[in-house]
Amino acid sequence: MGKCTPESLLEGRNIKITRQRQIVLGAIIDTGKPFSASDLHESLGNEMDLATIYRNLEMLCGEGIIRQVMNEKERQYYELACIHNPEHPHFYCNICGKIYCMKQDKPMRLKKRLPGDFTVEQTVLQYRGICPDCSKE
Amino acid sequence: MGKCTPESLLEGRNIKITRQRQIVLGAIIDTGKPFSASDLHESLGNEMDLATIYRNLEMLCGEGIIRQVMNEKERQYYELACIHNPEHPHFYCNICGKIYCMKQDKPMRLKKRLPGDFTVEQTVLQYRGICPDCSKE
DNA sequence: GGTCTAAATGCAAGTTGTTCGCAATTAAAG
DNA sequence: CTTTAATTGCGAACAACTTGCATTTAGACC
Ligand SMILES: [Mn+2]
Ligand SMILES: [Mn+2]
Ligand SMILES: [Zn+2]
Ligand SMILES: [Zn+2]
Repeated sequence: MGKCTPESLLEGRNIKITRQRQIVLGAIIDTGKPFSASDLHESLGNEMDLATIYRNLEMLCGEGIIRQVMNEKERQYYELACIHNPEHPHFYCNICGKIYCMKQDKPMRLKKRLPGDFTVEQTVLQYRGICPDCSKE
Repeated sequence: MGKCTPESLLEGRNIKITRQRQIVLGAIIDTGKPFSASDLHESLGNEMDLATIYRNLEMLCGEGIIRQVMNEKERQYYELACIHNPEHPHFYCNICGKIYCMKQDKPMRLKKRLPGDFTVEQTVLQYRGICPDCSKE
């Protein structure tokens, strides 16, 4: 919620500040949009090991610094947790696959939430939680 | 929208009615719930080739007989198109991973859409369509 | 600054869900 | 009954991750 530098996001957490963590977090902060592991990998010139990127993404999720963005099949997307509230809608482009964060979670006209020129073709709504079968342990 | 037998779903479509298609469609009709390729494979005793199942699922999607159900990572789920309207919410159990179809797409209290004993922990909303970058070809 | 150690990294190999190439089989048209 | 294009089964290939392990390194302690 604070300044958003790699160091500020990691401080006070008992996590080693390695060179690759600074680079990965720097890239995440720079993009500002939902990203995948391979987006990161490419944006860093394909130099860092993918396993290192995956391990750091997992760690950052565990710390609540980033969160997973729901995406049908394909690859997993993530977003920086401090820039949006936990449950907001996303716009997914059926052509280029880019994912856009949308404002507002409360009932409101779609047009007001999406700047013009977005054409909505499908809406996906999914609730996640615990089903009756699993409630009775 | 009609009776829902393997033959009725395939008729008038210029598609060969093979033994495995009848078996696959039969199983899909029987389950009535969202299913994955491996759900089908197992429910058929692991006898049919998985590639055949995948190829038929792809064909059935193309024909609009089944449709993909959004699911975060893991495997792809599908549902029979004729039993629900195209855009309805789903409930995903965080423990067993089962996916439940929910009634209603219109604003309405969650409690009325989910029979009791479902605990909602997260809500995912995703719009899919064409973004501004892709609108200008 | 130098030493030490647990944690992190890079590399290679493994896993999982899905797709593809190809020869053998089969639905269904004639 | 023929014929043939579509479909199937099988194995190999793929893509996105994940894991094991030897090497490196951050940073705690001197
Ligand atoms: Mn977002
Ligand atoms: Mn459904
Ligand atoms: Zn686009
Ligand atoms: Zn459950």
